[in-house]
Amino acid sequence: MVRVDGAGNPRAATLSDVARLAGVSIATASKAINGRDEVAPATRQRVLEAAEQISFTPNQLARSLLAGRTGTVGLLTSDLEGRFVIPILMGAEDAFGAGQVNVFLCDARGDAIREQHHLKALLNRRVDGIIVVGRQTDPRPSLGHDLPVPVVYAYAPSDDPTDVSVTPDNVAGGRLAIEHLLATGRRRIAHISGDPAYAAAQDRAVGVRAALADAGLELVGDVMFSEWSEHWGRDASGLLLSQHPEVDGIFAASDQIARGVLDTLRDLGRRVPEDVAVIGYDNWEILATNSRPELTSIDANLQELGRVAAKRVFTALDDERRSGTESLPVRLVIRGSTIPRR
Amino acid sequence: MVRVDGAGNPRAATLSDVARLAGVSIATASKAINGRDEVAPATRQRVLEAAEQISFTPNQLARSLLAGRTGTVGLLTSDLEGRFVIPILMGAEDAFGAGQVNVFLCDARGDAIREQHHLKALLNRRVDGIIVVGRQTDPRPSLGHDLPVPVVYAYAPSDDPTDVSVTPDNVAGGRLAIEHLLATGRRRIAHISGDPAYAAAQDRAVGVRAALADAGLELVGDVMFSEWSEHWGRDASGLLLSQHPEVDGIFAASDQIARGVLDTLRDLGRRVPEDVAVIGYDNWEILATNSRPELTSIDANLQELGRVAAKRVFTALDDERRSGTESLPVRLVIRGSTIPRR
DNA sequence: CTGTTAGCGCTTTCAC
DNA sequence: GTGAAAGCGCTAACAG
Repeated sequence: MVRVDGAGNPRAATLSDVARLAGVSIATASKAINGRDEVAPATRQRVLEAAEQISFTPNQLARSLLAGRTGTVGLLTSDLEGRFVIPILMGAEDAFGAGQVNVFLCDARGDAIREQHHLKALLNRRVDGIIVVGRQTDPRPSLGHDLPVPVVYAYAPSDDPTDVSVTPDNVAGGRLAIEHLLATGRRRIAHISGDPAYAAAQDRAVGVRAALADAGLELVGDVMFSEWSEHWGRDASGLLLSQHPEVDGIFAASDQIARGVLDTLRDLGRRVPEDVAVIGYDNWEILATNSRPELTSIDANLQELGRVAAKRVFTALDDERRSGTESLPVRLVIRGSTIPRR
Repeated sequence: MVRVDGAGNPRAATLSDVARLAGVSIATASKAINGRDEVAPATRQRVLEAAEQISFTPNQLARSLLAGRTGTVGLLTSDLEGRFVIPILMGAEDAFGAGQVNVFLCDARGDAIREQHHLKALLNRRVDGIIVVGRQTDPRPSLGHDLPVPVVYAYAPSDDPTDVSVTPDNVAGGRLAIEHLLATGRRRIAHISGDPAYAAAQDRAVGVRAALADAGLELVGDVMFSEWSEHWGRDASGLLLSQHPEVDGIFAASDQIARGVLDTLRDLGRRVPEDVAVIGYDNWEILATNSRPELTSIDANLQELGRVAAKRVFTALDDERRSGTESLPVRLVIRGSTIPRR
């Protein structure tokens, strides 16, 4: 039953409504509803029935005001169009335990002013912590240290090493990709990457060179940098194969690039994976599972990243030593572009 | 400057801190900060300086408790992996005016229990309204009418016609796609769709048939239903061309399907758009702008949908006649797959 | 076991 | 102009 105020608008039932209906004091009603054991069973029963009857829901605002904690967290992002923030958000929801914590999602749209604006709004609402999610793995400006709540930077680390940041380990990702190609018997490996201005591109290349060096091998040609697009993947692989027709493995630094590579290989009549193995990066399912053949890829474990970021929000203050950038492991997802299907 | 409580934890400054520092009463400090004009200029100045000095930020919880409104809205979705909720969220943020309203994003993951759980949490937090975002355009179960806040269903309408729902007009979308193919001179048009269990698939097919009938034409073959994937797009178009080699226009009911269609046409040596024009649906940029040629597509204007949903949240109660499902217009985005590039 | 009281931080009368 | 007091809805101490 919905109660109505003087103007006829629906008004949520309050604890005092419940108390009156049950014929007890507000305090007793509170105890009964919160399951404290200092209440007579019969009384509790009456209170709960009264609450049920008028659909009482405790006002979380009042509770938060009293408790000094709200059970809310702000997620401040510039990647709302992007695909990174979503798995991170899901991981964070998981870690907080559904229902215990709710997440305010704010999109700054890459605008520092808007970011400040949102930050202020979040602080006004007394969020218990803030997760800042960037759209690249390049370091981003810190929000500073004079904030009254813990801040954790996810995906894009803070440029201030005394902040707490979690980011995927791109060096390990590059290494992992190469090691997989080596494991499938490839020895003449090329690397087609994206925009060289991205830390992700540079870091993956570092991992690539390290893994090849460990195997006593060298990259076929130079790392090919340009942009994160299918177009570039097509063009780059065309160029690559004309210059180095002997190549038998290609590591593309994104699934988009890899899709372009697959297209060109197909056009040129190279069989994948028999003649050339191809591995992508990001494990973007929509791209990876629809290609011919399906695409092996490196997955950055973003949901896990979100989970860790959420945990750090609540442990950051306890454990100052945690500060700095934590690189989280990535994983290999093998599909048909590196291993023949049976 | 961050204040510290007894235990040494940072404590947010309160209005009474400001008042004490400025040497005025709490009431006066409140008025000064809120720009009421019943305060002497000199006093206001002093209060503002004091507030600045201790980084005072008004506790929105306390304000909300008093005002009875929180300036928050809940976005309840089952589409967090999906791509529909993001533009809708952005549109909603726009409509609410950045900073005025903050959005709680809750992902029910397709689980009714979890949805109830989140719903309850949102109500406890006294959100001013709720937007429910589904992942298909099929009607979904209503949350019911005994809720103390307005609810608007976006993308997936409610199955209860007395609820307020906004959804993209798929019939118009199907019609628009065909009309564009006709406008480019195509007369032998086929339609490759997705899972026939989806309202989206059926509605688009209705628009297709209507548009063709208006032109005195018939579809080439039947509507081909199966699933929303590139694989199906490849397979279906192979089949289509073997049975109806005369086809000169293909409307694919999703961009994924369209990508598959383009692949097969390329394999078979058909030129796009010269021999066959292809149009997709959803205008999913990552797919549409990276294909060869780039893909003409129907855009469901989801950001606008979000904007309208947000508006309805605040007008729904005023205007009961608004209830029912509102179909929002879609738009055509022309690229190289239907019109030759110059 | 139950009720009274005192706030959480803020806004809003209403005297002065 | 300014301040004292009441109260938003709730919880926690403390009496009874």
